[in-house]
Amino acid sequence: MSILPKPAARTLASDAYERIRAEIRTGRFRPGDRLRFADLQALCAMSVTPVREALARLTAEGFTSLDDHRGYSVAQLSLSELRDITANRKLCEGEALRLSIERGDAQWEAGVIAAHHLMVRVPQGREDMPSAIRDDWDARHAAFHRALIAACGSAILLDTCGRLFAHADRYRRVSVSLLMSGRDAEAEHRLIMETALARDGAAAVAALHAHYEKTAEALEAFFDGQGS
Amino acid sequence: MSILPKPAARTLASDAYERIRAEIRTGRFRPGDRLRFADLQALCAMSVTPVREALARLTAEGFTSLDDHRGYSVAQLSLSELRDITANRKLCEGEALRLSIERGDAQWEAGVIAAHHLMVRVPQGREDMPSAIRDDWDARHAAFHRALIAACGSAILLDTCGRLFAHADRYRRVSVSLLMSGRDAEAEHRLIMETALARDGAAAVAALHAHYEKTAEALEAFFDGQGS
DNA sequence: GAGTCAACGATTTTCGAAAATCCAGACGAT
DNA sequence: ATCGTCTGGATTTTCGAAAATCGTTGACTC
Repeated sequence: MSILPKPAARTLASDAYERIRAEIRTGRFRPGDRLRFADLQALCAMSVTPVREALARLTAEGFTSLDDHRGYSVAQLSLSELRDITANRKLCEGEALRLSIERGDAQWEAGVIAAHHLMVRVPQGREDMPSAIRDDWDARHAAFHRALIAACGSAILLDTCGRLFAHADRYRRVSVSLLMSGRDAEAEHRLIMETALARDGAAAVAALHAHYEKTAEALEAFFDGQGS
Repeated sequence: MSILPKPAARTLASDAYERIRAEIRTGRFRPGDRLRFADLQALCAMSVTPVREALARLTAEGFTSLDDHRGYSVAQLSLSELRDITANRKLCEGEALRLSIERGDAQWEAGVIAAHHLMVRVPQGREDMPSAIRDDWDARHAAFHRALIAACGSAILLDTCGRLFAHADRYRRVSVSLLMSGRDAEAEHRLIMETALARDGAAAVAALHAHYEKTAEALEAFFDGQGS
């Protein structure tokens, strides 16, 4: 049984949204690439209208950008934006985790433990693995981080965190193997979980911050090497 | 032909976006109202395609909501969401203000003073005033709050704050006069500005938090009276 | 040779109608 | 009387082509 519950896109527009978003996430559409309607229509096998709606949504979320009458293109990645995202994640997810620890009940604890278990049962994705495996781990990784902050009680904060996570995800994707080499991501995740379940807010937030900092540092090194 | 004072609206879609957004802001479209394409086409004098794109953007920003095949409607207002927005504003704008105070230069100081001056030169909007006057004060009020955090150095944080401000704005609109009666908003604004310019981060953030709390309290009282 | 401008090609943006979908009410069966 | 099915009308969603716009090429002038 698959983790992906097949959300069954109810309209072509949402189908196109998920499809194009996936192409950007996986790097098939590269940062800066122009997105021509003709190509996207061919890819999604539909007319221009739903494609346009999908691009409008993607742009509102920052995955693509729009110049009037010059069309859409994939949003650029930059070192400065990576730093910006990291700082905002520390602020928002840190606060959300603190609130979750303060307000979470046994149900929340169970959710965190379950999500962590599902994540560690699957090997961490590497670049040489089939993308389906990598996608699977990514989905479980995202679910774990979501479970941590699920009890914060603020729908808006959860939305903000989700947005930031999705953007950070794009950066993480550019080099999975480099990112995780020489690190013990499992230990970092376990430390976050254990301090959270122990209701030690300060320690949990500190662990979360350290986790993000290490991720950002690895990516910065990669970016420097690339010269982009 | 000379260029009219309307440099914006480079496409019909963005024109529709601003128009519908304004109708929601001013309360002409009420929370929960269904937004039929036929009506919006008549209002904006254009076809369905740009209207659809406008609604897609508005939905991504939370002003409208979409049920597949059941159309768009104006997002509801609720006491719990108001509390949620207030909490998030305290978190995000508080941090942005702290960063601005830390990093802002003389240019930032000048911007704050200028925006404050422009705001106090115009009388606070009341319900019996023509809406053009109210809109004017609202715009200057928004500009003042933006100027305060302009030097925070984080584009993403500024975006988040702008989103939150726009939502809070909808709540403030439901009762301008009640909101400001018995309060001294001018004094609150001045205190924020003075502590910020004095580079007293803690005091400025505290003043900002108090400002938001008072706004939220006044609105809560209004909501209770309405029973909604 | 450099600069200006007009027409062209490529692409986005918009239109109006057709297709798909949902809601409400009527009808019949249990 | 209640439940479930079916149809009519209203509304969204999608299509394919037309209109508008931008960047570029090439000719033409200075």
